[in-house]
Amino acid sequence: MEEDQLLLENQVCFPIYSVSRLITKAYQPHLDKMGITYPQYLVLMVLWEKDKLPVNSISKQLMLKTNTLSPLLKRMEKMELLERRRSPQDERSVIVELTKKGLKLKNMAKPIPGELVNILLKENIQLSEVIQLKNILNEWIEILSKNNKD
Amino acid sequence: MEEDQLLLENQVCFPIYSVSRLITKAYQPHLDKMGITYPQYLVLMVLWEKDKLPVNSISKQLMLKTNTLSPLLKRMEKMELLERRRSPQDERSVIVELTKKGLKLKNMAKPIPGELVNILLKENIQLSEVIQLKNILNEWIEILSKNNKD
DNA sequence: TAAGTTTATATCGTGCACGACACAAAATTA
DNA sequence: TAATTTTGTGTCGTGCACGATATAAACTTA
Repeated sequence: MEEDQLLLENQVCFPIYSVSRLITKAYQPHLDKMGITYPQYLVLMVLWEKDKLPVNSISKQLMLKTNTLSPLLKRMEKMELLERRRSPQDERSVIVELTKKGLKLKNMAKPIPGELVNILLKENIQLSEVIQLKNILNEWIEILSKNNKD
Repeated sequence: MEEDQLLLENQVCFPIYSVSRLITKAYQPHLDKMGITYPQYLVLMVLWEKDKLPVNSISKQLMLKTNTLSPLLKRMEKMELLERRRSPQDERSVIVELTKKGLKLKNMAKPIPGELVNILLKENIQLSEVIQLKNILNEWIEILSKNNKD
C-alpha cells in the first residue's frame, strides 16, 4: 500500500511537474517570436497590469525570491525591455519600469493565451475543466504556501 | 476580453508553474534527509520499480531528454546511488543499475508520498480531488505531448 | 544619538532543463 | 560490402530556481 505510492504512475506531483514543462514548451514558439523566455513573459504580464513596481512586489506576485529575479531583471534590462532605478523615497528599493519596447510586446502577446486554450478545446477539453483545474491549483497554492512561510 | 487573458490571475499556466515549485519545496526536507534532489528522486522511483534500464527508457518515462539526464545520472553515480555501464548487446546503449545504497533509500522514501497527502487532507482537501487533479493532468500530458512530437 | 534589528536587493555556487550540435555504433539501403 | 541514415548518448552554452550569504539603507530601541 505504501509501496504503491512510490510508483511514478500513482503520484500527483510528477504530472504537475511534467505539465508545467510541457506548457512552457507549448508557449515557446510564440515567445521565441518576441525573443523572451517564459519567466520573462511572467514578469512582463505583471508589469503590463501595473507598471513601475519595486522588485519586492514582482517577487511576491510571481512567488520568486530576489536572488532569482535580480539576474532575470538584469537580463531584461540588457534587452531593453525595462529599466531599473533606485527609489528616491527608499534607497533600498529598486523600481522596475517598462520601456517602450517592453510595452509594445503586449500587443504581440495578446493572442497567446487564447492559442493555448485552443489546443485544449480542439481535443475536446471543456472550458469548465480548465476553470476547475485553476480553482484546485489556487487552493493548493494557498495551502502549500502556508506550509512554507517566507 | 483578450486583454483579460493577459492578467496573471486569469491564467492556468501560472498556477501550474507555481504549484510545481511549491511541491518540490514541500518534498525538500524529506529529500534533504536522503541527500538527493527532486529530479534525482524521480530517477530513483523509476529504477525502484524496474532496475537495469537504459538511459533511453528513463528518458521516456520522465519525459526528460538525455542532455538533461546524462549529467544528472553522472552526479548520481558519483554519489554512489547507481552505476552506468555500456550494454554488451548494443554498445550505444548505457544501462543504469542501482547500487545497494540506491536500493536502500527506497525504505527511507516510503513515507514521503503519504506525508504530502497528509498536508492536503489536514486542510480538508478531499482525496477525490487529488485523484481528479491527477486525471485532468494526465489528460493534458497526452494532448500536450502529441502537440510536441519528439 | 548610538547600537541593534529589520528590510530590500544582490552575489555566489549548485543543479536542473533544454536547444544546438557532436559522435560512434547499429541498422538500412544501394 | 560500401555508403547512408538512424539511434543512443553525450558535451556545451544559456537561463532559470534556490539556499547561503553579503551589504547598505531604514527603522527600532535603549
